Amino acid sequence: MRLATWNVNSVRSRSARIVDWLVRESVDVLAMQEIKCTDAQFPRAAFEDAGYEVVLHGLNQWNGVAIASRHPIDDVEVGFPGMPGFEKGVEGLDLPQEARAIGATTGGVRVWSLYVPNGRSLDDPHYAYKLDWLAKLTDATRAWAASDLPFALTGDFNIAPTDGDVGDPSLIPGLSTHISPAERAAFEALLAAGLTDVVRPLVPTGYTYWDYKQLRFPRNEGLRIDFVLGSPAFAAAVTGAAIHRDERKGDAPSDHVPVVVDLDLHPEDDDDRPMIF
DNA sequence: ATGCCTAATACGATTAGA
Repeated sequence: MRLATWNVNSVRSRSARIVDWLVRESVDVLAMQEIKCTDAQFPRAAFEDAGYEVVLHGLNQWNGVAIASRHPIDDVEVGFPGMPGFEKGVEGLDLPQEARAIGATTGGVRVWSLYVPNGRSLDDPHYAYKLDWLAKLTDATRAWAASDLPFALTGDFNIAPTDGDVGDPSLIPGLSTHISPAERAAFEALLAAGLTDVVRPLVPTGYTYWDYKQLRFPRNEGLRIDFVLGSPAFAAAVTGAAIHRDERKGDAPSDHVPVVVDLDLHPEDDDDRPMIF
């Protein structure tokens, strides 16, 4: 089973590129972020014609998350319990939730497609929202950890957890989001809820995002901010991982590239195969 | 070329991105 996450930065502007990649790479399950469209606007036919079922949550031109799968999709959940909302210029509780989280069960795993708030700047209300969103996600993850079904939080976490994940010189320590101690602590707290980054051990270096501006990709000045965080059962099934850097090349790429994980969810079946000598 | 930013919307200037 091959699972991937990809911030596609508008599914409508590059649906052909996404579906071509899915088919070429034999991806079973793709979690997408920043689809930037509503359900009615989603290019469903392009995915279905290639054999993928799609579930999504998109409210408007901002954010939006989806899961496409070659396997049946069940138990779809929009938003996680306790997920905070946000409205620019408005403070208080019970603000409208944004389209940043969708969970589903497919292909033998429980997968979440997450688009963590950007934060904008350290003194912006969006930054406090980001930290609160991550804290509530951590609370929800602790509750999910009791489940036997392998599960993974995948997506654009908008945090570069280590200095080695930062190649973009425009990010200044002490002044920039994505690298602040509070964001990194929030990411570590999420892992401490019972998850591990299943890609990093197999792909120790490399970025998943390069800004469109200022030749960031040709200069390889990127960020590693897209992750697959797996439960113990999920992590135990991982047999391979890759960051598809080449998807940043060519015509009209997303500014993020896919992060891919290969899983063997039923290793005991291997013992049942006829032995041929 | 991996090349100096891109996408959606109120179709032009604004908002957002990280």
